[in-house]
Amino acid sequence: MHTLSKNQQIIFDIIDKSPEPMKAYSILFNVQKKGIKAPLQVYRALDKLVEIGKIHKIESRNAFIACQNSSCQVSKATAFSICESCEKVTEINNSSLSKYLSNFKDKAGMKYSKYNLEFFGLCKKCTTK
Amino acid sequence: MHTLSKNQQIIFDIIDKSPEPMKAYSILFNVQKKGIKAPLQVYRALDKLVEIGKIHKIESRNAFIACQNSSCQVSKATAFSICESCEKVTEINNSSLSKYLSNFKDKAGMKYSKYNLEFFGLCKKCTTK
DNA sequence: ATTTAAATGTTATAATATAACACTATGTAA
DNA sequence: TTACATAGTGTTATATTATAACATTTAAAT
Repeated sequence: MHTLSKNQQIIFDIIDKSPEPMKAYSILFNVQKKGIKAPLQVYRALDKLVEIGKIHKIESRNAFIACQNSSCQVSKATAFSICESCEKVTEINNSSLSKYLSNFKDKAGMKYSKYNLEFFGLCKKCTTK
Repeated sequence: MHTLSKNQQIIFDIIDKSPEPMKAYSILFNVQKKGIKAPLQVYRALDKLVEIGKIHKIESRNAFIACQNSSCQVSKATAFSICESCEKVTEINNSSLSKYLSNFKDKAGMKYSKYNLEFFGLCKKCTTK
């Protein structure tokens, strides 16, 4: 198991507490009182946290959320649902989906070591509005 | 069917001819001799081309490729394979995959109108190196 | 012909991300 | 416990990606 460094812990905590994905400069703004002053300090921690699977990047939003899947040590198979109205993002944890995708082979026989899937739609709340 | 405007056509052509995904500022550099001078002119064309499905954005790379699926008018179900060594990107056109994903419902019953999937691995060439 | 929507041109600026370099802390193995 | 390697930090500067705002032009649809 990984012990987080000081900056990594600070930045993980703020992402973990956030109800929505956080952007790098919003994180920066929020941790300046803790002595983290420069973008690079944030990006370095983000890179590491992504690498070890504690957080994931929502690519379509350039934003980061804490991993919701406690058993997920390394980030190599991720799926998210994104509401295009309220921007709520949820990590999808569905074994049928992950099995299907992990075993997927394309026609060229290429086997994949990693994937990221982002679904878009309207969440329940936004559908009934 | 859509008729592309002058800028849209110029920018689509250069992406379509490219063997690899193109980044916005690389596109800009390449079309400056055609009179397109500003980033915004490029981004506006890109937005429209994505909207009508002529090109797709590779989110993890901030780059754009022409749609390889001639029947695809609107961009709402996309899947790509990305080689992490040579950065070759291929659009995946697999009806089993697209059926599976188009019908996927999460536990909350949310039905999705759109998805984007990016697989990462090593292409055949890079595997044998 | 007139109106409306879409596209263009332009300047400025916002937002996202990395390069380079000097230094510090931590873990590991002799 | 010292030395060595690896990972993390701090800092300044800069690169890359993307949008705001506004004036004008073109195309399409009555």
